[in-house]
Amino acid sequence: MAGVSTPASIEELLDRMLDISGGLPKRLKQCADYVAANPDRIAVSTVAEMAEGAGVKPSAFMRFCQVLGFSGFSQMQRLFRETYAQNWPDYATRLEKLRESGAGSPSALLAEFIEAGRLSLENLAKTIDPRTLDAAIKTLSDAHMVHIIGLRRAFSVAAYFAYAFEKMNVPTMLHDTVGGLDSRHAIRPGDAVIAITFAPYTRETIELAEAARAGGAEVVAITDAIASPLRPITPLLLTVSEADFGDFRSLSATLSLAVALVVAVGARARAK
Amino acid sequence: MAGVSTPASIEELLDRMLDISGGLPKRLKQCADYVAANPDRIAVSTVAEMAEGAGVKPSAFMRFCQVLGFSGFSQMQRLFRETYAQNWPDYATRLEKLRESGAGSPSALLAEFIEAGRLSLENLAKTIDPRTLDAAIKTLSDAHMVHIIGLRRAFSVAAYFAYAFEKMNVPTMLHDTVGGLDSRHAIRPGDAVIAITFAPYTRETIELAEAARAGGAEVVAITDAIASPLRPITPLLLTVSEADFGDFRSLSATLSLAVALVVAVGARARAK
DNA sequence: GCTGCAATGGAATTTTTATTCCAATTGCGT
DNA sequence: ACGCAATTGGAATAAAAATTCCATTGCAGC
Repeated sequence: MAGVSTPASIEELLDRMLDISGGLPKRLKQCADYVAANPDRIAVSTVAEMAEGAGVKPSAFMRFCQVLGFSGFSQMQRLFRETYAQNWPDYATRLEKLRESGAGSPSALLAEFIEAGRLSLENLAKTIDPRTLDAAIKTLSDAHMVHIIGLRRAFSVAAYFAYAFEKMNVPTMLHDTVGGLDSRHAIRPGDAVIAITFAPYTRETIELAEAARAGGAEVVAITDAIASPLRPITPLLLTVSEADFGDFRSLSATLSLAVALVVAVGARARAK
Repeated sequence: MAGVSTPASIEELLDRMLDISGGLPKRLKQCADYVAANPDRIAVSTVAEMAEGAGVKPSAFMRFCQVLGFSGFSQMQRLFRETYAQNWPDYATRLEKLRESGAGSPSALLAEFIEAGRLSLENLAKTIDPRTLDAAIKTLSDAHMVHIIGLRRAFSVAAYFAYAFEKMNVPTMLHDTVGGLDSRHAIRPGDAVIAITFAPYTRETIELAEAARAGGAEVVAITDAIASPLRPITPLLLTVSEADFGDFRSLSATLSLAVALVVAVGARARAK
């Protein structure tokens, strides 16, 4: 039987489909067309569902998978599921290994962090919701002033926001804890707040966001998990999941999001 | 049993998770955390896989689904399969889609910055000189104290250094210009300075680096061009060229370099 | 119009996966 | 330390899904 090798990637699979789709019997052609049109369904459907979608019987769809070089539907589905699920490497394990091998060379370490950044960026592209992004930008550019709060790890993101907004002439205030001063009363109705925090969430950031909301200001949240404590506070929730490496998290995706926000807001504000 | 209604959307589900996650037994809490961190996996995994990911037995995960208001795992999975069906082509396709959403639209802008970040990371991997990196790490981990100076755009990198070194218990001082105070006399022989600046170079950063060098401290420079004004000051020159989009430059590569430096220095310092 | 071969549909079978149930264990209040 | 209730792990059961097999259908060449 399997004179043909099983495709190792979705691209390979599509190539093979193109190759053979000319000389395919009617039902199998239907399968090919349906798969080509709805590749995203494969990962989450059963053979029965795929077959029905293609207008054929399950056994026909089954044969189609085999013609493609798979042992059956399950094997083909596995390929799609693996591609679909973000495959973060298991960094806990990797870091462990790196430590074992004599702390590893710094270049190897750097390579890992570069990889982590790359994955985070890819993931951002896949998960960002354009509508929320649009809404956040509208809110920020309509605000009289943009307040920024982000502490600890998120402080560097907050600092970048402050720098970049400043450069785009958007009125901005960076909230920090220098001198133990409480600056939350500077937030007024009609203003907007960008609150940035990642697990373990910083209490001060959340409190400031809550206070701002209560005082009639809009809040745009940048956070990591869907279960972030900022979620109850605002619908404008931009989630960025960064690959972390041990205790250290990449900030690549977060900063890319930041700069995109700033430029979009700056452009809109200027147009008015 | 089902005193609670079954969630009709992922938002509803997450709300409920938030509600109850406080008073949840250990294993069910593990499930909640795992689901919150990898919501995308649910659609394409079996209970057994999810349970393993959460570090619990399948029956525990099962109970978790029921606590959430579902009849079982299958019903919960159906919710995720339906809503995630539209998302998720691969990275390249997705990025293309974001770009197509109209030149100047926020999504398109974000796509450009993501791409810029990726290019920067790739470039960093190719151009970094392992020997300079090694030498920089050695210098920093031998220092009594690490001073950090970076202003304007580089300030967010400096802030990140300060945060991360602090977390690794490396004695650190972040130099800023708050209050117009001059803190350069805090730098003593045997200390090291990380100076970060990009074109157009910030005068204060360069002056501080010069002063430090004159006073007998080592300087590690993070900068963008070979012709950087920091070059005459120190041989420990880590150059990072970031891709830019418009006037805005990514910081992805610089931050990846920063975290790699910190972890390597932290590991070495601890080993002593 | 018959023959033989490829294609098809449907039913039977096997495998995988979800779900339930119960016994063992843990942790808590007394 | 004891008993009780809640929690947990594991095995048994039920359900669903994949896969195979075979009888039937359609179709090309003779």
